[in-house]
Amino acid sequence: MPRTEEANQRIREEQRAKILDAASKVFARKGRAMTMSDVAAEASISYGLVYRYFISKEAILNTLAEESLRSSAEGLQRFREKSGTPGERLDYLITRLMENRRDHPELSQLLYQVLGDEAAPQHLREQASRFGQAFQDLLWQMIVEGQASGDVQPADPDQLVTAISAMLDGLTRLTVTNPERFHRHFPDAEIILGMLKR
Amino acid sequence: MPRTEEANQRIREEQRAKILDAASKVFARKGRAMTMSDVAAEASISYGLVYRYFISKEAILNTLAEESLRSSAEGLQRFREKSGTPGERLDYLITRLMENRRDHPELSQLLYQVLGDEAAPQHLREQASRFGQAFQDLLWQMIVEGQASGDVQPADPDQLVTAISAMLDGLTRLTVTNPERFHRHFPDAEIILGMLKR
Amino acid sequence: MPRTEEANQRIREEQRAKILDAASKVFARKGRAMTMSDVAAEASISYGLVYRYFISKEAILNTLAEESLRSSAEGLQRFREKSGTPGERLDYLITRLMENRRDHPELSQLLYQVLGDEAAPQHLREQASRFGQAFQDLLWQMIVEGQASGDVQPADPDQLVTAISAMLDGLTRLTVTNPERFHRHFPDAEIILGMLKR
Amino acid sequence: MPRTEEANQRIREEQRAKILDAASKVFARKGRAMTMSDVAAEASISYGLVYRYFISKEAILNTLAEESLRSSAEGLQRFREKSGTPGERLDYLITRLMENRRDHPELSQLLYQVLGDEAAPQHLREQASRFGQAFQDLLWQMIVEGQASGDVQPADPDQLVTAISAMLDGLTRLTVTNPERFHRHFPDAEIILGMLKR
DNA sequence: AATGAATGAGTCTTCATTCAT
DNA sequence: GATGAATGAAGACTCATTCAT
Repeated sequence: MPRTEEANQRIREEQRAKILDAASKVFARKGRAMTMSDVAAEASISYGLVYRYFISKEAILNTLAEESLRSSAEGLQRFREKSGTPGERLDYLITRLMENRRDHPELSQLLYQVLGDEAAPQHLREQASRFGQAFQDLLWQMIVEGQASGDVQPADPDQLVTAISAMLDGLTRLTVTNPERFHRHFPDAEIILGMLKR
Repeated sequence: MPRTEEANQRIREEQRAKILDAASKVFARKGRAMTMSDVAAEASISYGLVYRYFISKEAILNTLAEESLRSSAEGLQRFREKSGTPGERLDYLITRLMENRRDHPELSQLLYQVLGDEAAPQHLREQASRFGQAFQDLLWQMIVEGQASGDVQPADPDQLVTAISAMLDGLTRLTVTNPERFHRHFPDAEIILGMLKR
Repeated sequence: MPRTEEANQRIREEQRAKILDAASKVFARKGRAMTMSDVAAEASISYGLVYRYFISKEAILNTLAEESLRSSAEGLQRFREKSGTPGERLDYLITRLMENRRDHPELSQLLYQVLGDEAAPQHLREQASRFGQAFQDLLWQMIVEGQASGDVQPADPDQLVTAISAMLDGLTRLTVTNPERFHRHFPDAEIILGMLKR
Repeated sequence: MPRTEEANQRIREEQRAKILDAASKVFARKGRAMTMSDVAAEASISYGLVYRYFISKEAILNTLAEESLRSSAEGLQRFREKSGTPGERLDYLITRLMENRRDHPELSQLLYQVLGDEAAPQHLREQASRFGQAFQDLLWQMIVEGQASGDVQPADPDQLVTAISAMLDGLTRLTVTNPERFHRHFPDAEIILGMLKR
């Protein structure tokens, strides 16, 4: 007797998730040197099966990157809906981002890698570029408002944006480079905010 | 009639430098996906010639990484010999590092990549790890001294070290990810120092 | 539905054997100039598949050499267990060796080639050297005993050993050089024995 | 002032001989794995100079093979002119060949290698084949005459020819495989003749 | 849906050969 | 005549992808 349609459906979803999960782990470890064998082994499924769920290696990485982008974009959206003084809102933004980095470093990492790769698909690069721009615009706006209200020190807002973006990026990479330090001495949001506040 | 020995010597040095230069450019662009063809093309020489100067692709990357490490270690050494108050010395250290990152981003980048790669040669990873430790120890010491003298805010020194290291790393990556922003809005040392100072 | 485990097992064994067989044929023809393409073509399989069964070209040659060595060593062992007068035992030894050379010339040939190669793996060279020594020791002992019993002519036993070893080697090479003569005029054991007997 | 014509001529001849000598040595050591660098280094001349004297690597090997063939053919010719009983002439032939093998093993070796190589130039293979045939014909004739006169044992002459040819070949290979034994226990012509005589 | 054997294009590396000096 | 830098074709090996079962 064949499986019911729903059972099949459920299996498909579980397998798909398992593959994505495995891929993000392997990728965090090996970067672009990740092979499809690695993924299959990590997901404890057969070699060829991966191709029933994803058309190519690129497709897996793209899916992960998209997921990362989507969740980041959602975060940004949620933030836009938040209210408060510039100082409070910056607090909230930085805190959330730091948490995010701490809890899902692979996805952020993957995003950086895919984008740092000339061969990444155009639509991803554009999407990421748009998201990065949106994030930096928002941050910029917060900072300018904060400077107006006196919450933020009067330095060049563009440079402040660069510095904070760079730090977030750098913290992500620490996962791979030095997980020990990453976990034991992860900086409080207060410290990043110290750069902004007067 | 054969070339003079000096002529050959000069050619060899020029070509070697040309290859290293080409490799660091390509590597910054493509990371581990760099091929020997890429290098040869970038250096405008033939495929096989690269192998008269470097025994393997690994050898090129190692040479670049070693160069980067050596110059960083020298910088650290020069710094140790500087005198001044903790605040002045931190100023100097951060300023130098920022300049370094701005002027030779590929080398720093390469170093990060090589180290993020499980397959990198052991001696390099160890050397780099030692250097990273030395840098962080030095920074930590500066911060603690600065806190004693009141120049630095009284946050957890380890976290401050993490934050600053991460930012330097992040700024390096910006070269590749977003050279536009990197050059137009590179943060003044003042901004990074804002995170430390009270 | 996947193949059964046994089916896979069988396929793997057959393919492996097919590759070894192909390799020994190609090697006999081309020596070290054998390419992996040659092997794949001779085995009627794709280029890459060879590497699912053997890690490298060296691995194939080593496997063949080991096989050859093992079967030779077994032959020697079987001989040791034989009884009879020195004359009878020499008869048996030479006859067996000649048959062996006639029936599996590629393997013997391969062994000689691998050993004549400076780059052959150490363990093989040692094993082969040990085997060669064992064979020559045995032959030497037979000859000395035969001389004592009057079955063998009273020449220098070491030289007799050299002569017989050389002839066996030479007959092996004839397979390649001149298979026609090899098959039509292969010498009876009597003829080799004529060199020993008085 | 330019060199005289004769001086140039002499230099050319010396260099050419030096290269051939070097090549035969390297080839004996490395077989087909011999590189042009090896040859140049062994001859203590520059890399490119080899090509002023020989158009290609093949050309060097062919020259050596031809030389070997020519000197062997000459030996055969000298032998044809010798007179004596069948037994005496066989004695002479075998003795000469053994001496030849002992004194110039590289050339014989090279010949075997070149011929055992499918890719060897046609004219060489034919020439060698013709020479081999001539040698075997001569040997065959000696043996048949010797059998008529009672000097040689009444075995199949073709098989006797095979056995003797194989041994000469095998002795040549011993140079490479086991030079120690080759020099210490090289068989006297008497021993080979023992195979023929009754 | 699942398995793993099979394929072949792409990359590193070597080396015979050419060429500028 | 001599040198060694430069070229590129050929071969080993890897791995994404396909396919028979």
